[in-house]
Amino acid sequence: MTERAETGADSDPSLANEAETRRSADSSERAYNTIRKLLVEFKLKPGERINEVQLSRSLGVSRTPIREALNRLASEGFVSLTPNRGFFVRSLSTEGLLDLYELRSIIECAAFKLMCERADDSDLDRLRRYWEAIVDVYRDQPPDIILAEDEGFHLLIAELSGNPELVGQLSSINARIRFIRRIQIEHPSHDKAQITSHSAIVEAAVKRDAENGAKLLREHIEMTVSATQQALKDALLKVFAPDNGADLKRRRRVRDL
Amino acid sequence: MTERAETGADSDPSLANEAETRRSADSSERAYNTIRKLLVEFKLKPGERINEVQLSRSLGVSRTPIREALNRLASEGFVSLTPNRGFFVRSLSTEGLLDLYELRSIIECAAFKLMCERADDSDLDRLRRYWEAIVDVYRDQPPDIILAEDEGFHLLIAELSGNPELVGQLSSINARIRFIRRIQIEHPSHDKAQITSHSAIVEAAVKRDAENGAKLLREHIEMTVSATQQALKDALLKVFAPDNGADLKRRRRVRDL
DNA sequence: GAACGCAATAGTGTCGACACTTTCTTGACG
DNA sequence: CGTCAAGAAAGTGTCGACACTATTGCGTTC
Repeated sequence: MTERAETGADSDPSLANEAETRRSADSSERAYNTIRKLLVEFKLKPGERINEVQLSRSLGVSRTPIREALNRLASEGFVSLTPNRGFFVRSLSTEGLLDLYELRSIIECAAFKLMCERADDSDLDRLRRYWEAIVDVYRDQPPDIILAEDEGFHLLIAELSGNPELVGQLSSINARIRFIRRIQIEHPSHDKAQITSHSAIVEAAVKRDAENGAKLLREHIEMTVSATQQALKDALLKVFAPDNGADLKRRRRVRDL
Repeated sequence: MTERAETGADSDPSLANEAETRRSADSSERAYNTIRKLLVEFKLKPGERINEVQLSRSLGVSRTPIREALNRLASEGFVSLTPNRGFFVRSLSTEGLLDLYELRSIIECAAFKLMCERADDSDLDRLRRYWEAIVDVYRDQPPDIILAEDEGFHLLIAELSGNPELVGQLSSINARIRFIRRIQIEHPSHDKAQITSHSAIVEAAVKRDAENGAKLLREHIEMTVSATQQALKDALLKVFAPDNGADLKRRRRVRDL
């Protein structure tokens, strides 16, 4: 979990994270970003074993920063580590996905309620303005932008809860489901329901209607889950299809997704 | 976040964590446990800069496993990393403590509700039996045992929610506030209110009274916060007292706690 | 032809070394 | 007497190498 001193080069939507910790754009940090990108974009496939030497070669750095990055990613749940066998891309099962979304729902609803209690009017107005500033062009943006703006909206609610731990948790969750959300946004099933949801949530916020707002949020999140599940299936098919009948090992990996 | 292949040697209460990831008792893992222990026991003082070379010497390993451990601890919020300056013990302010307890309350209440919905009767009975098995001797145990049993109780609720993410989150939170809780347990203000709380929570659980149980939990957690704050102040005083007037640097550190 | 074991290979875990950055010390200067 | 600067010391970030473990491939035996 790290705030990035943006390099400008790789432009996936940044996320404000775990306050005090800062890193510069050194090898370790670059490795972290690059590997996470590979994971998010399915370049490293779920269940796959990660070869440190290979990675270090392709990134042009030694194994040390690679391992540091992988350790961080392990702490954040992207990969898992088996002693003497190495790091593996963690396969996010449909079940695991539901668990993550459930957690997200819990955090966000709580954040919303706290925001209603604690935020002053100018804060709530900030939320309203944030949304109004992007709502008009929201649908026409490229996926990455939509995603960043959507995450920004939800993160702002977390910030206005006044509890930085909630922001950190939500950031971490966002990072882990980002690749799924990205897929979902590009999927035909993605429609503008999200937009009306957000508008309703903002409305509840300015009225400080905690209960209703939390309910809307919960529904908003639950709504995306089923759509996302379908999108996920399609995406996995797409990822594993090209070299499908090739070997049995790969087949086996598909199964445990 | 890691499940430990218990070495038996250092016996602080283990915590079941982030499922898939496993580590053996290699240097890196030992370093992680040892350093976390140092942090938890205030041997490494808040705000202090961590000297990797010194640590590596005292643990008898090279800096590599030390750095891996510190990176993990950074992801978990124990320490922070400033580029080219190193790792620092993260100072847990009173405010930060409240935030963490608030998060814990959110997670636990949600877990309780989910447990009421999803757990079958034998699960709930397991919770009841867990508590009944320890309630009689609860108060007479040494602090570490009390702490472990208490964490176990709350973790079991999280497990019975059926969402492993909640277990992971709670484990992580527990780890971060453990040293505080330990202090609180040893503090004179610690009384048996906890025991009656737990009993009432179990009662609500077997009745599947989600609302009431969540309320009890919330109160249970809030109750400990104020007591803990006092205990924290005393502890910090104790920690920084010995070499208090020594230099100004250290004084400055006390201030930002 | 299949199962087993052994050798060869690939890969992780840890180490010591070195380059570069930050911090401390010392001494000159105003 | 305090301020600043240059050099020395300490410390981090990264590297390549090596030891040890897991995996793969091959040959042997039944």
